[in-house]
Amino acid sequence: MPAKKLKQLSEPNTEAKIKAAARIVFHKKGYAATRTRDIAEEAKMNLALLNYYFRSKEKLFELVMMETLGSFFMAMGMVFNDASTSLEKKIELVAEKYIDLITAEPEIPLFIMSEIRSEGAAILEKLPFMHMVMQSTFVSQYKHAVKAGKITEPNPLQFLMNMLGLIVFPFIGSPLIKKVGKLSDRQFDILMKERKKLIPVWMKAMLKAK
Amino acid sequence: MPAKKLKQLSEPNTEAKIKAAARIVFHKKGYAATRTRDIAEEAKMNLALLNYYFRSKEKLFELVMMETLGSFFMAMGMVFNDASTSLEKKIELVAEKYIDLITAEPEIPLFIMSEIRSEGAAILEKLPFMHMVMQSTFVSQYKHAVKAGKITEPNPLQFLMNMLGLIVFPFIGSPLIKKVGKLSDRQFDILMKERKKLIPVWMKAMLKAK
DNA sequence: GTCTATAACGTGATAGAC
DNA sequence: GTCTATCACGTTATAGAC
Repeated sequence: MPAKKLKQLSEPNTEAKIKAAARIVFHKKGYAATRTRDIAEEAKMNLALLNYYFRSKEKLFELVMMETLGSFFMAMGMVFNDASTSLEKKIELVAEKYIDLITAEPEIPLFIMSEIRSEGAAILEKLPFMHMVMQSTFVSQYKHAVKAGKITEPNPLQFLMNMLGLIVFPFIGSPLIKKVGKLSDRQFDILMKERKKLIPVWMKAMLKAK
Repeated sequence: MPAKKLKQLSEPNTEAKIKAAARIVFHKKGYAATRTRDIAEEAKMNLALLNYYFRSKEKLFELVMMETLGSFFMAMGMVFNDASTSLEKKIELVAEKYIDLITAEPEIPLFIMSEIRSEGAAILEKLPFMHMVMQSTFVSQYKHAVKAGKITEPNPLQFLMNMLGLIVFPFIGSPLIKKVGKLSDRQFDILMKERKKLIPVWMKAMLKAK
């Protein structure tokens, strides 16, 4: 039924509209600060429909949370486990991919970190990616390079923190950065775009630092 | 009256106890998720005393928020505006000072970022430090080094984001890092301690990267 | 200053008409 | 499926006794 499919694309059904609205509001305000009324308003829907489709605020939140976590870490998992790319290429790919991803939805990193703090790290158990990072081809490539003397810092965790810090922190601290640098949203995005090329350069310099 | 002062030091008065408890709970859970009952319980005080001393949850929060922001950014302001230290020395001092500061109260960075998101960046207006970063001796030293060809990246904001990312992000993402690396709290702290020496090395390598 | 009791309000959720 | 009206509950804040 192509007619029905077309209709879904142009006019999402009620359930999808509410979920999309919930995603926006939860990402922006976090679980505790969002009111179910905020979500209904954002979706331009009646409040009762939220419970009709999703039973409760909590159930709706868990759904959004899992989708957000899944898409966010899946992207990294794909890059990290690709045996056909070099370590240096992986750095480029992660920087490029994540800065694009987060620029599209800048609230995601702070949302994830805040909610993990509130709910406890137990949610992370459900993500297959978490358990396999240290067994990824990325880490074995890293260790190999350490043995070959191409990298000074032996601990891949330090490397991981550095890369994520360089990529993710500017978004988490964006209000601060914008204020200090007197940047418009657009100017900020330009800086981030520049970082897509700069971060790999910086990371490679760090690898050989001593 | 040394007797009275001694008593204050060993047994803080009710007001101070409540404020200290509020600091702990607000830092851990954020404004929206903390209940005034949580604070009273943490302080082992009657709930009504909170309103007696601080009028409202919001007033108490603003007090905590301002103290936290003030102490956090003041430390950076001191280092950044010291004309007697070199750029490289400033990097060392900031890394050392902030990793110690945040290790003592690891919730602070995420607390600050989360609450700025909720309340809007307007709070930052009240902080003198925010307005003068770009006029600090740190930035003029940076620009000077760029002109002298010692630094490849001309924008001090990129440098600032990098330094803060390397220092602050691991704490914001600590549940993630601990999970991925299967680290205990103690092991995590050791990694952070290592970073006090490593970050200046990495930053210096980045400065010359191209 | 500190307590108990309670008021006033906001929020999540549901019943029941349409 | 969608709406209005309303309930049930938790939370902030205060009144008033001690």
